[in-house]
Amino acid sequence: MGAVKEQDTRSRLLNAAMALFAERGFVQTTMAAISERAEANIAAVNYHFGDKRALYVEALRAAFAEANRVYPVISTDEAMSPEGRLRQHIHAMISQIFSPSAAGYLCRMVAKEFAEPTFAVDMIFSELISQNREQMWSAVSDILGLDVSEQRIHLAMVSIVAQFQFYNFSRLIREMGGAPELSLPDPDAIAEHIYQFSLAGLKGMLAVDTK
Amino acid sequence: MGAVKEQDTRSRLLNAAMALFAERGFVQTTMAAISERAEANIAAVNYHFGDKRALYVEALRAAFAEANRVYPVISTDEAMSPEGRLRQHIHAMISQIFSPSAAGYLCRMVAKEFAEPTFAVDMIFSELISQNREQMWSAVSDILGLDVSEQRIHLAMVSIVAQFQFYNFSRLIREMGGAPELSLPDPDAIAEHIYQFSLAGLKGMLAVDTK
DNA sequence: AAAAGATTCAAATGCGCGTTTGAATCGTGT
DNA sequence: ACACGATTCAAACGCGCATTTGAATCTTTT
Repeated sequence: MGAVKEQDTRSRLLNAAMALFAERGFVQTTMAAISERAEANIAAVNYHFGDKRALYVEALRAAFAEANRVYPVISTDEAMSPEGRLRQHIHAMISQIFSPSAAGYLCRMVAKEFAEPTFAVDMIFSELISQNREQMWSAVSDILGLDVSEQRIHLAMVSIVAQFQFYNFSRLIREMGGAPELSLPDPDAIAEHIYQFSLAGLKGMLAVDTK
Repeated sequence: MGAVKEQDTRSRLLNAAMALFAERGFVQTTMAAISERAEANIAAVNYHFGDKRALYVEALRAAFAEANRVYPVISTDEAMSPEGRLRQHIHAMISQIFSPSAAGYLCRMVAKEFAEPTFAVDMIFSELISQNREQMWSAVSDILGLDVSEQRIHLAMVSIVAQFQFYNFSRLIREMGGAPELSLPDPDAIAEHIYQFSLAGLKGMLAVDTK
């Protein structure tokens, strides 16, 4: 009997589901794999959660809670400069993305959703990561100032978000050595690079007249 | 009898497979859907290609050929400045990514492979997109100059590639209105923004002493 | 026109999946 | 000790999938 069995069946199922959904996505994860990892019977998921989809939604919520518990992206400091808030946001997201623990599960599930959206995609954007977007928008638009159109703020946001999300999207390729890459610096150094690169990019947008 | 039937069965299957693999990925695309779209019998794929995997490989190669025929990324102009080569590369990739025709199929298949790599991932990186990488590396390292370490060149490349690939990865979310976005500018304007943002980011890397 | 080969076709095969079922077992209050 | 609801379990069900089969139908060669 594995050391796993110190929680009740429902918790074990939820943990197993989080790990497997993060690793293989919704479609490719089988109920059999989940219940096996949780050392539970195949029918346990339906008994405790109803069906596979309901379990997936619960796993998403649990992964979101865990990620924001360990590496919170929501800044509480009102007085911080927009540059500081941007930097903090980038560091938190990179920490989540590179976390090997449960704090990284949400990012991996979201990456799967980008490639093959499921029924849960609306819930994810409206309920889970809309706050992130608002927070980032405020930092970027404060840096760019009032003279910049919303569309250009949006372009800038994409340019920044894209940089850390690329490390999220490319994790599987990286782990299998598909692209012959150099060894990466540690996550903090990556985050700091992204911050510096982005800040220079934003300043560059101000220098150009075409607003 | 549909207007599709002007090519032979093998070509019709290949076209249908490209479109469907690009739209739904390898696993979620069924042989039945392919043969139905090609107006062919369900057994035709096995007869003409052997099995589903072999068809997928052929579809990848055909999509690569089509993308590079319509929007070539491989620069032929030796005398062009590194900035010009970078700009041209970004514009070509954005054109491919936003192409609604067959020229955009490869990008979509690659996006799926990032999220859920198949058996074909090695072939894709070694055979198809390694040239892109080399070309981009040369442009970026020429801009950054000799004093910059390979690791920092790599970080810079990721920061640039990530920006246009994000539009690739986020296509499905965008098309379903999952994220409440403003309407995007046209592809050329997006590409130009990415180029300007990236150039400023690269210059910013040179200004900092921490090499 | 006949023979030989290439191609198409409807049906069947085998497998993996999510879900259901009904009995067995456990935990708890009386 | 008993009863009763909560939980676990092995087995089965129904469905969709990739692949195979063997006959039917075209196409080419002689």
